[in-house]
Amino acid sequence: MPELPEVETTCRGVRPHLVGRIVAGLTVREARLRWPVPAALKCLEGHRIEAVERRAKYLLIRSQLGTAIVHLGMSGNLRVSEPTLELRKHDHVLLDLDSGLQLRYHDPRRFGAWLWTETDPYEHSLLKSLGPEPFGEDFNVDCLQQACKGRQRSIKETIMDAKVVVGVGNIYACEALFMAGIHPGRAAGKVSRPRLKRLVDAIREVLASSIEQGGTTLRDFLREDGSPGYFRQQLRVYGRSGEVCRRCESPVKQITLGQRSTFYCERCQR
DNA sequence: AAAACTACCTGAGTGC
DNA sequence: TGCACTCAGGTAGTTT
Repeated sequence: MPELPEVETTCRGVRPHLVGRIVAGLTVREARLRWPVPAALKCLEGHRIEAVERRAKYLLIRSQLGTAIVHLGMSGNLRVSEPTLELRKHDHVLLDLDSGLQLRYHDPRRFGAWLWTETDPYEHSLLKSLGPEPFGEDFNVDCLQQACKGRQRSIKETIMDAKVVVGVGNIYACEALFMAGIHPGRAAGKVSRPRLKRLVDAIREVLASSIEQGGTTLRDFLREDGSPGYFRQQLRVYGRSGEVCRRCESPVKQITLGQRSTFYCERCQR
């Protein structure tokens, strides 16, 4: 489910409920996530949440003692609810806040993660070798060209590589390549610099406008209050194989790249 | 070094 | 209705 816009939407949604609050209780109902949820996560209990931030698709819930590192995997979401509301089957982690509200982590496929660190989370092995944020100055045509230079692998797989740029998953990779007019299967090393520049701009534009719409809800993703994201109706190619391209009216094609479904317009994208 | 592939897991949808 | 099957938004880790 969640690519960067969904994680950012979640981050902005839960932050006002969390920052300044004391964690009154922490319950792990199912510890078998991508990695076993560490018992030390309990250390968050009794501490005040000082900040909630996003790095790549990770959420960082910071306290003075340490930081919970949260990943939503493929099917995870965070909701803020009244604790009296009935728990659902896949509500795996619960955070009781001194406001009386409860943060619930729901993740049917359990590809997500809850980890704990008492040192700088940016130095954690999962975070420290990540590439630049798409909205940061250090993601630009120079670094993208460097990552593409001499590479045979497709441009789509390249922009989905978190060492190149973080946060671009399958949906937005397809969308950004359509906006930039680049065929997803083209070898990264064979995309000209001006077109890479267009791609940098397209990645920023598609992510930003999805964040404005509250992300894309395909099946699982819901915001912290349970409402869906509305970007789905603006998808240009993703999930539209057989339907007509909104720009040129030729049919949208579907292929497989790196074992992922890939959608594109063969007329608009070269 | 880079590319290709595997593994983790549940649920929705499809075809018979 | 039920069964077997395919597919799904991520990504660390292993193999080629």
